[in-house]
Amino acid sequence: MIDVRLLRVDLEATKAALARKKVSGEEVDRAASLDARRRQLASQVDELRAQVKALSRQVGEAMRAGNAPGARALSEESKRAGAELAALESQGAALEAELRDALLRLPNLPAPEAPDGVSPEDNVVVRTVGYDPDGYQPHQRVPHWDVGAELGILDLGRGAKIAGSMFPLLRGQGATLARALCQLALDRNADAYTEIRPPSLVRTPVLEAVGQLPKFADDAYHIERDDLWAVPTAEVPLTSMHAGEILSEGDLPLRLMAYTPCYRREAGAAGRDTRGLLRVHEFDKVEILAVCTRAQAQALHEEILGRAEAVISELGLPYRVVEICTGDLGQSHARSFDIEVYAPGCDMWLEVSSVSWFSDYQARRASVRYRPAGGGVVQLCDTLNGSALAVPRVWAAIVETYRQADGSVQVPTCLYPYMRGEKLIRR
RNA sequence: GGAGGGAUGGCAGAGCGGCCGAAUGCGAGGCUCUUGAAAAGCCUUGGGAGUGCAAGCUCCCCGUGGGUUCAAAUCCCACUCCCUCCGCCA
Repeated sequence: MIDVRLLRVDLEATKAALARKKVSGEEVDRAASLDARRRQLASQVDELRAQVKALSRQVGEAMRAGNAPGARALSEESKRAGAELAALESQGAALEAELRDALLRLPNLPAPEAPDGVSPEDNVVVRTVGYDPDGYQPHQRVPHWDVGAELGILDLGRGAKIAGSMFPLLRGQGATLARALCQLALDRNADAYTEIRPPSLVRTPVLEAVGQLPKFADDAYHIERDDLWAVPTAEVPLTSMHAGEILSEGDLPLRLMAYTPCYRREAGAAGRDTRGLLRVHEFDKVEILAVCTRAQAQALHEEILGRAEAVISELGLPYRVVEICTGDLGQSHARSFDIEVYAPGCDMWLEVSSVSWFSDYQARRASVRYRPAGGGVVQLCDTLNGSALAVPRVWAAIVETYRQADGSVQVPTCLYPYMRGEKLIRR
């Protein structure tokens, strides 16, 4: 969430910044006025409480002095003040809750550098690497759902039988390929990132911390009986790993990575780009993440983007880097770059990674802070993350790109060790 | 799942319902002494909200949420987590 103080000190500027993300001025005003009312009430409550405390202290003193009637009188007075206090307090609590909810729903401020825009069409292609529109043979122009069915490595029908549509089932070398990709991504980042295997079911506050709740509850799977949520990405547990902690500046940046399954209901996306592996409810992903100071954030953003690109390059897939415009930026994002690989079979650019800087938006929600090395007040951390590798779409692009005239698929060299040395996927 | 025990500041660990945001020890920081270091001594050392130019003042936080009371770290209830034992089980 954003700093409430922005609503007091810099309301107009904040409105202007949020307007770039298509937030109405009224919504911001509403939060600002809730905040003003809350503070006004809080100072009344403080004052009353101070009075009750003072009276209580006097009751104790009177009793010790053996002045029972005096104590009784003071106690009566305090009781009256206490009743008044309770009433004000419950009003205050209600306001507080309302404000918190309003604040939780306000998105992060976009970075000034983020390009203006209202929809995905306004996103900016920063660079395109290795793409040659004329460099493809007809045998590469087969979509992965056909390639997968043909080779018996992707069985959408059986996946659907077990769990419903958009729950793919990989088989044989297809399953091995998926695992190989995770392995590769983990190994390529192990030089700097600590591998974590977090729980993939989490509590409500954990999902709230990343900005997923309360606004986007419909997109996540919820296990009612235990009140747990299935993570949509490893970002969720990793961001909350240090929730409520005060880290030492010397320990920053924290570099973490994790493989997890990811679960998404894709509630709003019915019917859009849902063929094959383009959009699925469950998939595997390796996420890399950093917790750092504001000063370190920019460099880490580039680092994570570079690492995500490196894995795609090593797989030999053409890709482009797209900077997300303000109107398309996610709730929690301040600035974000997508990596899209080119899939020749379906002739589409597929988003395979989103590398984002969250400024202190998530850290404030999760309360992840650090103590500056030179002393001084505790500061909020910044968080950043990106997919090192999201399996299904990369899997799709590989199967399409490396399909040969005879229908078999060549395994990219870097995956040999993870494919038990096999160089070819065939029937 | 059942039975017990526990949760207090960076850590360890006290805490009679009022004088407890909290003893004490360790750790950390500063200073004195010293050529330097060690030792010793002195001092400092949690987070948050509000208000104020500031000094300051007020309030909240002793796992979380409720309750009792004039007054709760202290009493009661619920929940969460940790530990021990039993059961079950990959």
